[in-house]
Formats: sequence, C-alpha cells, structure tokens
Amino acid sequence: MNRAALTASAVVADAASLADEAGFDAVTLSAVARRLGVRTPSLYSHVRDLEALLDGVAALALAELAARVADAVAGRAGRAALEGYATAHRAYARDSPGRWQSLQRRAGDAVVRSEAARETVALARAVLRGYPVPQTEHVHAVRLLGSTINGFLALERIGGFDHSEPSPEASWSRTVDALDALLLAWPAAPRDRKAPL
Amino acid sequence: MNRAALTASAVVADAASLADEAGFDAVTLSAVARRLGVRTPSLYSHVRDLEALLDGVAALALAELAARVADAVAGRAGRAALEGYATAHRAYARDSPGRWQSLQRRAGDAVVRSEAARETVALARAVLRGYPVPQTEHVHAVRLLGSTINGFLALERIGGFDHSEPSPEASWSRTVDALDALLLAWPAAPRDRKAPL
DNA sequence: GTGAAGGCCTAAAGGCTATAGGCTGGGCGG
DNA sequence: CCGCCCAGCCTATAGCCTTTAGGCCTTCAC
Repeated sequence: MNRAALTASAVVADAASLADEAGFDAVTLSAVARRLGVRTPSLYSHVRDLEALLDGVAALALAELAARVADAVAGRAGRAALEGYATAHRAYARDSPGRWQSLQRRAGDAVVRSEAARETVALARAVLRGYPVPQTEHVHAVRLLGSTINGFLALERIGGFDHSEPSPEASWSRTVDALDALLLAWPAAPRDRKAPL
Repeated sequence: MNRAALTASAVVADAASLADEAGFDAVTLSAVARRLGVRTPSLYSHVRDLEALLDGVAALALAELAARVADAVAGRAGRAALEGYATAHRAYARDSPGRWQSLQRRAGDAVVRSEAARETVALARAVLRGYPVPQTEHVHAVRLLGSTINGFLALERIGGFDHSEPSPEASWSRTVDALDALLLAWPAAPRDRKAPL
C-alpha cells in the first residue's frame, strides 16, 4: 500500500536536493531511499546504479545552469553579456552548491552529448560575438573563459581564498574586468606575441 | 615477525603512489593496508583516520608542487617566468595525477598553513614582479592566475576538452599567451573600465 | 476473472571505516 | 641475566554502503 510513486526523475530530483542540502558526496542510494521512505534496493528499478544517479544529477544541473546562463545573456552584448555569463555561473554555484559540484567530475556520455552541454558552449560563443576575437580563436577563448570561471569557483569553494585578505567578492569583479580587457585585446597570432621580454 | 616497518610518512607516501596509479578516490585505508602487507586497523597507529591520510597526501603533493614550480621560475622573469610557473603546474598534474587531485579538495589547517602553501603564493607574486601590475592588485592577479591554471587543468582532467576540435595543447599555449597579455596590460582601477559599451 | 508485469519488499554478500582488546618480541632497568 | 613494559601488529566486531537475488502484492489488459 501507499506505493511511493517513484520515477526515475523523482529519484534524481531528490538526489539533487540532497546534494544541495548535505553536499554532493552525501548523495548515496541509502540516503536517497531513506528520504523517499523506501528501501534502498527499490531504487534499482528506476536507476541503473549509483553512477547513473550521479550522472542524472549532473544532467539536471547542466540543464538548469544553461537556462540560467541563457537568461543572463539574453539581450546583452559586450561586457554586459560577459558579466551576465560569468555571474550566472557563480550564482548557480552559490544557490545550488551540490548540483554545481555534480558538474565537477567526468560525466557520462549522456551528459556530455546533451542539449544543455551544447547550449552552454553556444552561449559562450555568443558572448564572444561582442568582442573582436577572430572566429578561429573562438575555441580557445571559450576554453579560457570556462577555465577561469570554473577555476575561480572551485578555488572559492574549497576555501582557497579564505586565508588572504580581500574578499572573494572583490577579486571576482576584478576577474570579470580582466576577462573583459583580455577579450577586448585578444592577443594576435602566437608569433606576434613571442618574447616580449 | 617481519614487522613491516610502518611509519606515518611511509603510509602517506604509499597512499600517494596509489593515488597516482589508481586515481585519488581509490585511496582507501583498506587498499593502502593491502599494498603494505598489513591489516587495515594497523594503520591507525600511524594515521588518525582516513581524512588525515588524505590530508597527508595533499601536504606531500603541495610540497612537491612548490619545489617544481620554484625550479621552473628560478632565474626567469616576465613571460618566461609566467610560462614556467604555469607549465610546472601542468606538468605536475600530468606526472602525478592522483597527487594533483588530492589538492582539489578543502584541506585541513595543517596543509593550509604549511610552508609549501605560503611558498606557492610567494612564487606567483614573484612572477608578477616581471609585469606592470601594481602591488595593490597583486592579490587579485594571483587569484586570477590560480583560477585560470587550476580551472584549465580541472577541465582537461574531467575531459571537458575531449569533444571539441583543437588539442588542449594548443589552447594551453593560447591560454599562457592570454595571461601574459593580460598581465602586461592589467586593467586599471575598476572605475576606469566601467561601461565600455 | 485471470495472468503478466511492475514495483516494492526482505535477505544476503562483500567492501569500507573505525573502535576495542589481545598477543608478542625487543629494549631496558634492576 | 632476567623479567617487565610498551610499541606495533593482530583478530573481532559494529555499522554503513552498494549491488544482486528472489518473493509478494497490486494493477491492468484481455
């Protein structure tokens, strides 16, 4: 009686909430089952194994992130778009720390090939359109953007900024400033920049 | 008989090797004990708990990394120093993936306050001396450097670059180019850069 | 109404961390 | 030289985790 009306997506959604509340590595099949008022093995009807559950959370997170970023970038260009792009990431990491963390691991193919993954890249490229970065350099610029934003958030998360003075806040805005300046003056062909010293 | 001559540092060293060989999360007390030919509980004489063991690996890794970076930066200035700094990090991550991974988590106080931690920051500041970045901006620049380098390596590790075309290699050198250009033309006070659009 | 299927259950195996308590050999004081 | 003590390993055990196997009840289609 009182079947708990489980479905794959209900299980994944609950896992995502748990991740936000208790940290990504508190996500275990046991814990999710407990929250859903069900015995652990029952989850195996809906989810292949733990790995698949975590991948499910990542897919969910990526979709949510893409939506937020899209919203932040829409109708903006240049620096405003860049700021929207970067800050939407940071806001997502702040609001949904567990889901964010789910993205910091090698993901399964389903996640990698997802629509959301494609969209995130497309949005980064859209931001670049407001800057004089040549098409051929777009990949590199997208990767740089991703590296810096993700890297900043990772360092912030593990407390890397907790032991030196100015607040991460200040460095964040300087970081966006720097990325803006960088994209405005994207260094020309490698050869041109060689040996400035 | 045949006491295994365990010591705290021998245990930590073995854990670090295991991390490199089998991935950081293959580091368990069980696995380390197995490798050392000893029963799991025996390790508790040398290591407080799993957490302490992982922190030990991180401390070891940080010291090794600092040494490598110091070596790569010594006697260099400007772009050469920057390139040495960045590439030493990448080389370490490549050569010792497990140890590198041990640094991507919130570390205990012992690690944070270690000599090696201080040195890493000092080396970054040393790199900045070759660039016209004002003292007051050093913290931000150090954080930006750390964010971008760590972020790039993290994305590379989780395969974030595996599904688009040019090799990470190419983007890496463009990234160093970009950081060089950025530091050469570090954006002035925030106010000056406002609303260029 | 009945049979198949879906969805939850219990049971159980095997791996992990961690604590408690026992055995032993080597060094050291008497 | 003898015996004691302790360092350093051990076994036993508890508790939590994942995963598989197999059973039972409910529902729905025919």
